[in-house]
Amino acid sequence: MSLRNAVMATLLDGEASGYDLAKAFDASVANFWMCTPQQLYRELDRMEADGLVSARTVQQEKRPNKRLFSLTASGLEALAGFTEAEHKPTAIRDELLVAVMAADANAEAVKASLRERKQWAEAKIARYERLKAKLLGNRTEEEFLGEAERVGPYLTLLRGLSFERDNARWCARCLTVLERRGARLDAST
Amino acid sequence: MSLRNAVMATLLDGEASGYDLAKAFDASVANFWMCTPQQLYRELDRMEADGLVSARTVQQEKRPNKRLFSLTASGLEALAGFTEAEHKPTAIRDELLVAVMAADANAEAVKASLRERKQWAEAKIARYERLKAKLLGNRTEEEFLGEAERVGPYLTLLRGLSFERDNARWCARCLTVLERRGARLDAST
DNA sequence: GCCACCTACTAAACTTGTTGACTAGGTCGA
DNA sequence: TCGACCTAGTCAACAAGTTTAGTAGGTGGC
Repeated sequence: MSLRNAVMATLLDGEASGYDLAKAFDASVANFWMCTPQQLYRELDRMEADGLVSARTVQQEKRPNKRLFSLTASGLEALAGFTEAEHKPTAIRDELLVAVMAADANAEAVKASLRERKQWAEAKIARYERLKAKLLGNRTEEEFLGEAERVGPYLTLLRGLSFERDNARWCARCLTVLERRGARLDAST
Repeated sequence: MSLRNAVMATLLDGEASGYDLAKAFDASVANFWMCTPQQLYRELDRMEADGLVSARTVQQEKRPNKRLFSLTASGLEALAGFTEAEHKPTAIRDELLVAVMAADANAEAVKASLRERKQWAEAKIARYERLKAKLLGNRTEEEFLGEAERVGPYLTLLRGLSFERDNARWCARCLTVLERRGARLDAST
C-alpha cells in the first residue's frame, strides 16, 4: 500500500511520466522501496482511478506518446494522511542473512556471497556519495539544510548510505569470523 | 521463496513444532525475516509435500497434539544448494522512510513518528543485547566464536543489532534537522 | 470463579510483488 | 549499416505476504 505513497512523495517534485518515475525511483527511492516498472504503471492507473493523480497525454513526434502525472489536491491530502498514520517497523528481509544463518553448513559458499555483497555495497556507497555531492552542490550540509525547500530526499539518502556502510562492515566482520573458524577447523583435522 | 530456507536454517538446531518455529522466528530470525504463524504452517505443509522436512505427530494428553518437524537429507541438500545460490541485495522497504521523503509536507506528524520509532528501536536494541548476552553465556566473544558449533545465529544477531542502532541514530538525526528547520521557519514568519 | 493468556493449529480472502515476454520507433558507435 | 541500447510503455500469470478470524482445551493470578 505504500508504493502509492512513495510515488506521491516523488511527485512532490512535479509532473512526471511513468518512465520518469521509474528512473527517479531507481535513483533515490530505491534506497528504501524498490519496484519494477510494471508495478509502477499498474499503481499509477489505480491512483488515477482513485483520483490521487491526474494524467495528461503529451503527443511526441519521434517517440511514443507519454502520459505526465501530477498530484491532485486529494492526492496531496492522502499523502498528508499517510504521514500522520502509524508506520510499522520493518525487518531487513535479506536472503544473505538467511544464508549466513545456515553458514555453518556450507561456509565456503557463504563466504563467496559475503565477498560479492561487500563489493556491491561499496559500489552502492560510492553511488550514494556522488548523489549526495550532487544534491549539496557546492554548499556545506549546514547551508543546504538551511536553504533547500525539501530536505526529505536528502534525509532518506543518508539512511540508504548508512545502511550500505553497515552492510559492508558486517560482511567484513562475518568474513574474518568465518575465515578464522575455517583455519581453526583445518588445523584440528 | 526464502521463508523455506529460513525455516530449514532454524531446523539445523533440531526438531521443532510449527509453534516452536513461530517463537524461534520471533526471537531470532525476525531480525531479517518476519512472518505470521499462518505463513509458517502453510510453508511447512508444502515443505513436507516436497520432502524437505518430515513430521511426526506427538500425542499430548492435556494439550492439542503437535507435529514435530525435522530436516530430511534432501532438506539439508536443498539448504546447501540455497547457500550456494546468488542472493540479490535488498533495500530497506520501510514506510517511515517514505514518510520522511514527504516530510516537508507535514513535518510535525513525521517528527512524532520518528520519536516513536526511535524509542521502539532502542527497546529492540536492549532486547538484542540481552539475547547476545544469553548466547555468549559467561564467555567472551572470542571464546564463543572459537568454541560454538554454530556461529550463524550469532552473526545474524549482530546484523540485527547494528541495523537497529543505525535506525535509532538516523531517527535522532532527522529529528534535529526537522526541529532546526521548524525553528527557522517559525522565526521567518 | 472468572478473565486473560498460552499452546497448537486451521481457513479463506485479499493485497503485493515478481517474472518474462512483447511492441515499436530512435540514437549512437564501430 | 548493423546491432545494441534508450524511450515509453502493455499484458498475463504466478508467487509471496497480509489480514482477520476461528477452534479448543489448559494454566495462572486475583
